[in-house]
This record gives sequence, structure tokens and C-alpha cells, in this order.
Amino acid sequence: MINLRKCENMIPTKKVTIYDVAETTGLSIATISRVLNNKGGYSEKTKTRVLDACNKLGFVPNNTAINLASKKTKTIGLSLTTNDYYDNIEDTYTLRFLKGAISSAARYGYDILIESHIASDDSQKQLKLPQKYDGAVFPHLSNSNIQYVEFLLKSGFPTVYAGSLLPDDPKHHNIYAGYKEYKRTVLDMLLESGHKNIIVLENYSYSLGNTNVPLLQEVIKAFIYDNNLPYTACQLVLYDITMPNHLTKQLSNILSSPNRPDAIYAPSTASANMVYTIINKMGYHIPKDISVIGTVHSPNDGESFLPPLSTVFIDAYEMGKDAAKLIIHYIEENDEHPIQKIAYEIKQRESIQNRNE
Amino acid sequence: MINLRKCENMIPTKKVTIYDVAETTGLSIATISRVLNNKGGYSEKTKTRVLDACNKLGFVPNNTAINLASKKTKTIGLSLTTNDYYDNIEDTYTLRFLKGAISSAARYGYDILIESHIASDDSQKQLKLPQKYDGAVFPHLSNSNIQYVEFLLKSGFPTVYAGSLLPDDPKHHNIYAGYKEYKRTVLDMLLESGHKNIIVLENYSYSLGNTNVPLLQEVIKAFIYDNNLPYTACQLVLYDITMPNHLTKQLSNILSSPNRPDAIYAPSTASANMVYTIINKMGYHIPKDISVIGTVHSPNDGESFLPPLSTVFIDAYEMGKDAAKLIIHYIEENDEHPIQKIAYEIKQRESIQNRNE
DNA sequence: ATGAAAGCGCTAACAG
DNA sequence: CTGTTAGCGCTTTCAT
Repeated sequence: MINLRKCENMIPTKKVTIYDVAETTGLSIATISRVLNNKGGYSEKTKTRVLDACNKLGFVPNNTAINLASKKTKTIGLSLTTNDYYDNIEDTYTLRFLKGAISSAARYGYDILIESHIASDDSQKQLKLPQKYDGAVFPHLSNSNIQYVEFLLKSGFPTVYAGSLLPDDPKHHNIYAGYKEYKRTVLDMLLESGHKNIIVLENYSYSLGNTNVPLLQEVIKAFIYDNNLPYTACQLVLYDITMPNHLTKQLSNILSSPNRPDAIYAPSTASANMVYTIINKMGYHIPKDISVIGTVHSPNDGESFLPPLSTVFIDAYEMGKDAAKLIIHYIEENDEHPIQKIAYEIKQRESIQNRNE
Repeated sequence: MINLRKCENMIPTKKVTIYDVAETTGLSIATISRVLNNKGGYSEKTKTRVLDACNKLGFVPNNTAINLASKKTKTIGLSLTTNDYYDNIEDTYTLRFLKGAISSAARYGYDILIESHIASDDSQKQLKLPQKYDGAVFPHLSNSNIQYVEFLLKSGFPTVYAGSLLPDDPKHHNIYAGYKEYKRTVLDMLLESGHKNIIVLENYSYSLGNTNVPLLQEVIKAFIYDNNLPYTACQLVLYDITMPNHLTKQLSNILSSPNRPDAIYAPSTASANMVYTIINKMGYHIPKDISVIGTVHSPNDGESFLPPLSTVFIDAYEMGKDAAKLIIHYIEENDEHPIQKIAYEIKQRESIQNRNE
């Protein structure tokens, strides 16, 4: 138990600085600074003397002064797109990513500052180097921040982004979860289990963009070509997440078309949820009539669906952790690129039916 | 379009400081500082001269230096509980809260720094005043941070927390969404529509705690007393969100008991989802057999349920906005307490049946 | 209306 | 091993 009384007394206390520690130990501030930063060049007894004095005086180094003198901030900027209609979508992704980033940043003594990139912003003014943090992390690229990311990259400012590689980024400042690979894996899996009419959903909106769409198109093209399938075997359907009912409408259209799909691949928990709802509403059965699979970013996502949703699970928490590790690597110019590709895991549940024979 | 070439040239450029501006204008740094901060005491022509020079030189004031000299950071700390098993739950709440906080912080020139309070931490060491931010915001209280919140409050450090009022906080540093009021409103509503066996779910775990539980107990007691109901008319059921299947088990027990409930009130979107799944799995029908209502924090939450979920909607975005406003109010000691109670909105959808006659 | 100068609290040469 | 000192880039009296 902590005695809260003690805290009250702390208020009027004059701020104790490195000079006070120097004074009570009879040393100079340089020495204090050295032991505080483990710079070496002092005796053991000096060290303990200093540390004791620090404790006794309740000395807490002033962060701002450290930052000014060392020209570092020991904080990482993490960009969040604040866009009202985008809010619900990808929630688990962003928050888990953030938490992952926090956890590994903390391990290296870094804090996380949220940088908001408003989707509607012209952001001309944004094109200056950040001051409040030593490196920038972008959990996702969108039209609202991609220009700024490129600017930072070109400026040599430590920058890391999640998602597909930017064309101008040879040094791989990105955290990649194998988007093309897992998309293809799912398609192959669906094909093997006898599906002949697959709908691949992906979100896209003008204001936000989606750098994955071209990749997805490639994947589908290759899938069809490699397996010598008709073009109807696998089709991409885009929906605009900024328009409240667009996905619903798209799905209704799809499901009422003459050649109804026998499998739908949803790109997120939220969209999978919509898919379930619409399929049920239109009187079809999962997975008897239509198989469903979804990409999710939280380990249990899909479990509470009825029937439980088969998923591709990519842990946003791990991505955040690795993103923070990577940015710290760039900030401190330490060792080699520390990140391998993020693993994805296919979780077979009950939303896919084998349609062979 | 921005010319990215230009950025490359910016790299080797020496950092331009207030001294450079002073030199090119022939003024002193004091004057530059004054116009930059609108402190007055300079002529119009001086002002334009300074501003022009700043533009020409591409001068960007150094934040850290400002912080050191002014003893402020213009940033707000926002506490996030990083606890793995807690991740999914309340996601929309936390992220929307954060985004709301960002949006109003930005309006006042504040940034948001994420402070992580690890649930398992003894956090003795945490009991020192923050340095990196001028005020702290806590989106929710839990066992892992409540001690620290109390410490900050007692220390007079600007602090704001969401949720129910702490006993030692007479000055109302909190953002309150009317928990007791809306809980009671829902119960009254369910009673009016003929429900006689209401289950009120709430999460609780030893490690996280839940300061709302005692309030909820009061509400239920008063509800039963005021309406002269038997004790079976409304019962509180706690589940432990840190245990993966606890809610499922609790629900199964409830639904297989001889006097099955005719209404369930879920405290979150995630739990409402579980309630739907279990009810369906056990072969009951919503709302014919059992009505369901849930508390949600995102405007469209519940819409895509089947049937659409009736909800109490409390906008976490608004809460975040108000929390940031309030903390800035305390930081800057401006005017009066700027916050009224957060509004809640009951959204009637199709998950509740009128059981009268 | 403007300038000089003293901090803010620390880091990091450099000297000893 | 330790001390001196010059910054870091700005804010803020106090003069003028």
C-alpha cells in the first residue's frame, strides 16, 4: 500500500535538479550525468554515492532538458487517421497494433505520441519534419498520409509503415504480413475444396485509397491463370467503407445475381459480420450454400460467429511490436534489419464446406 | 502536388533557429519570440518582417527548446491498459475515445502521448509525476491504474478520468456518461414492455476490477424496490473478461436454468455478440423468446446484428473530446468546468419484444 | 517597441 | 576518475 499523504507533501517541494545531487554528493554535474547514463568512467563507490543521493533527494531527471541537450526525444510518432466514417472498420487492427507498438517501445525506453492525419487535409503544411518524435510509424497507408510517408522517407527521417512496399522504398522500411501470399493461399484452399465461384471483397474509397487493391488484382489474375479457370471463378468486388450501406448493397447484388457465389472472402471482421448478416437475411445458409472466410487481426475473432468463421489471422499486436522494433532500429542505427515477415495463420472453423463431389 | 525533390535538398540544410531569423531581420531574438507567440509589443511592420523572414528561411521553432524554457509540453498523456486478454473487449470504446481526444486536443494545439499501465505491474515506480505531458487522461479506471489516478489527483496534477466519480474527487475531474441513469432507464423500459426476468450482465475481473459494479448493484436494488418486484425480476450476472470462456459458461448456465430470462442486457458489443451466439446455439429466438439490449460506443454498433440489436449508445468519441477539453481546461486554468454530462441515446431496433398480454 | 541577458536542466567535449 | 564549460533553442524579466 502506498501512503498517499506522502504525495501531498511532495507538491510544494522545490524541483530537485542534477545540481542538487551534485551539491549533496560534492561531485560535479558531469559525474552525476555519467552515472545516471551509465557512461562509465567513475568508481563504484562514486556510483553508489550518487544513486543514494538521487534516492534521498527524490531526483527525477528532467526529460525535456535531456531532449534538448541530446537532440533526441525517445518517443515514436504513430499516425492515426482520424476519419469519422472509418472509425468502426479495422478497429481491432489499429488498437492491437498500437498496443503492440507500445509494448515493444516501452522495452526500449520509448514512448508513443499519436500523430493524427486528418483524411480531408490538404496537408501541405504537414510536409515538415516531425520534432516531437525521433521516428514515425504508420499502421496503414492511405491517401491521407502516403504523401507524407514518402516525404519522410526521402528526407531520411526514420519511418516505418505497415502494408505493402512502396515503390520508392528500397530499404524496406515496412512491416509486411504477406498479403499476396495469404490471399493466394486462401484462394487455393477454396479451389481445392471445390468452390467454383469465389467473391473476394476488398474495401476501397477515393478519400482513403487502398494500396493493396492492385496486389489483389494480380493475385486473382495469377490464380485464374495458374489453374486455368474461367474468369467467373474468382471475382474482386470493391466496396466503399466511407459509404454506410455500400457493402450491404454490393452484397445484395452479388447474392441475387443468377450465378450466386459459393464462397466469399471478407477482408475484415466487420465485413465478415456484414456478410453473415446479409446471407442470413436472404435466406441462404453458411456454409451449405455459401462458404465464408475472413481476414482478422485478433486471435479470437471469428470464434463467436455462428457458425464459427474460418479466418486468416494476422496478429496486429505482433505487427505493432515489430514496427516499433524496426523504427527503433532505424533511429539508433544499430544492427541489421531485425524483422522477418509477419506470420499468418489459417484457422479452420465451420464456415467453409467441402463442395467436392 | 508537392515536389519531393525539394525535400531531399532539405536534409543537409543546417537547422535554422530563432537566431537566424533575428540576424536576417536585424532584430533580436526576443522580438522574434514575441511575434511568434503573439505577445504584443511590436509594430505591424516588424511583425510582417519577422513572419516573412521565417517563411523565407523555413524556420520551424524547436519544440523541445520551447518546452524547456516554458516548462510546458503541450501534450496530454492518455493511459492505455495493455493487457493481452483484455484486448478485444471495449475496442471500439478505447479507439473512439482516443480519436475523440486527439481531435479536440489538436484544436487546442495539444498532442497525445500514450502512457501504458501494465495490468500486472506493481507500479510502485509509477508513482511519480509525469514529465512528458501536462495533464493525464484515463479512458477507464481499473485496478492497474486507479492508485496512480488517485496519486495524481492528490498531487494536484491535471487529471481527468472517464467513468464513475472517485470518492476522493470533489472537483469532478471526470467524464461521466450517466451510467446509473441509463442502466435504470433500460430496466424501466424492459419492465414496461412486460419483461419479468431480466439478466443484467457486467464484466468484472480481479486484475482489472470494475468501479461500476457497486453502482449497478444499487441501480438494480432500487429498480426492484421502486417497482415492488420480486428479487428474481432482475439479476446481476458478472463474468470475467480475462477468462476466455467465462461469459459463454455463464450464459449457458443462465439459459438452461428453469426460469429462463426473458431479457438480457449486455454491457458491450462483444458481449452482446456472444449473447446472440449462445441464444441461437441453444435454439432460442431473439426477440420471441429472449429480448436483448446492449450498451455500445459506436453509432452503428448493433445495426448489423440479426435481428438488429437495440442499444444504449454512448459515443466514446464525444467522451474523448470532452475529456481532452476538460484536461486542457485544468492545464490552462482557464474558465469554468466546461463539460456537461455526456448524452446517451437509446436506439430501438428489433431485438426487444413487447411481452404485455 | 526593442534588446540584453539570465535562465530552463541537461549532455558532451575537453581538460586535467 | 572527475571537473569545467560551452552549448541545446527558446522564454522572460528588466532595461532602455
